[in-house]
Amino acid sequence: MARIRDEQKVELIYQAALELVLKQGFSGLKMADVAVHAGLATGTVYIYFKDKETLIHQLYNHLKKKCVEMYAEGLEGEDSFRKLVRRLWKQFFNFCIEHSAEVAFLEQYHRSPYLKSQNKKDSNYLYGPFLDMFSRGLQEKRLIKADKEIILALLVGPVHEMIRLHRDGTLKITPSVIDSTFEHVWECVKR
Amino acid sequence: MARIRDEQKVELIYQAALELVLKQGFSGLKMADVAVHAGLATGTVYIYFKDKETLIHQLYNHLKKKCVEMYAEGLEGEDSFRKLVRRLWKQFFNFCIEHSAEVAFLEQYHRSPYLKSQNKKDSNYLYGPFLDMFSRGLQEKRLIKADKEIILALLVGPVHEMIRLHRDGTLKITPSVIDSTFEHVWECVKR
DNA sequence: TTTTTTAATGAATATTTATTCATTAACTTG
DNA sequence: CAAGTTAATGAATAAATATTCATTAAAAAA
Repeated sequence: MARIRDEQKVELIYQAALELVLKQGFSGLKMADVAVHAGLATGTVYIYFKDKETLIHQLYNHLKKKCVEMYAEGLEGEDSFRKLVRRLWKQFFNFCIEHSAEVAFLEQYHRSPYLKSQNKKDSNYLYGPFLDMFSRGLQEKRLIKADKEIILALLVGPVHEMIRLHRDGTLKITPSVIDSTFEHVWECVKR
Repeated sequence: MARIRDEQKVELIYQAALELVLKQGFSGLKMADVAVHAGLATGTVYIYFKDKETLIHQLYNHLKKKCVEMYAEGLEGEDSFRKLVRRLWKQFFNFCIEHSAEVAFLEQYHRSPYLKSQNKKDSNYLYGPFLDMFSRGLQEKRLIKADKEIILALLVGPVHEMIRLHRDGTLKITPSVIDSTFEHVWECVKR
């Protein structure tokens, strides 16, 4: 059988595991399934990952690195604070739609017992760019007087909820829906 | 060993399963654990439930019944539409805090492959009271012109996000936090 | 090309977990 | 209270899944 480069194989395994965790959850993840989905033999997975638990932890760290700031790029040119928020929020929304598998995995991981060893605060790493932005907004008095976490909830809570409705087929998300929703969320966090 | 009434035992099993599903997910739920947590022998669980899958489905149906409109009681006396929304929203918020286990279970179930057989739209049953209320609000032009689902997302999205932050220990939720947050979410859905 | 090294394979084994069922304990009835 | 009935028990068995490893195939070195 043709050899493939190692990093590629690790990537195949990650991809397979990601898909399967979404369908079945962590405990429902079967190593044999991962192998089949990745186009490999069962034993091969064990060449790249010590065991199932390690695979899950490494996949988490992999996705964490991959996702952080993936949505937070290209914000330099924005002048007005409102436009900056709008830009970041829309990029986050689109990121969540395009990478819903990754987002769902991270959410599951944070709720699962796998996290307990690591730092609980870890669960906010994804929102770093938002929190940084809020610091500026609060200083410049462009945002309501409230904890950063509340502002975060007001901005991203609706995004997650809409994505859930989207997944169910209850709500169709289009660029214009995204635009008009931003106006609404901005209304409640702006000063 | 002392006999207990059947409904009580079923309730014990539900309680145990609920706790365990939260910790480990559906596939991670072990029948032996359920039994121990419920203070019963393994075999006893099988007297009340055909198998693990049945237990999970029945627990879902049980919680669905239990939760629906649990938070939507005592709304009759409210005169103004704003106060009605405020009342329902606050009751929902408190419900989510007090019954976070149930809410989390329902969310997990909806995302899991267990749902697929049943109707997908099922996932909105919890929000029935909100959607009904929105019908009135839209008719009376007290709400922004938007799909009910978007209004729902703007109202309950932040609640779920805040509860997540609360669980992490990142945000402390007090009655006054709830009150002031309502003012913010109302700001973005009111007309 | 031949030899050596490295990686992949998947059937076999170990482990975990679901489920059953012969036995025992608790209730019920006469 | 004795006989009969129903429920509970948990060790034994079945089924599912993780993990290993002797074998084979591919790549690298000689």
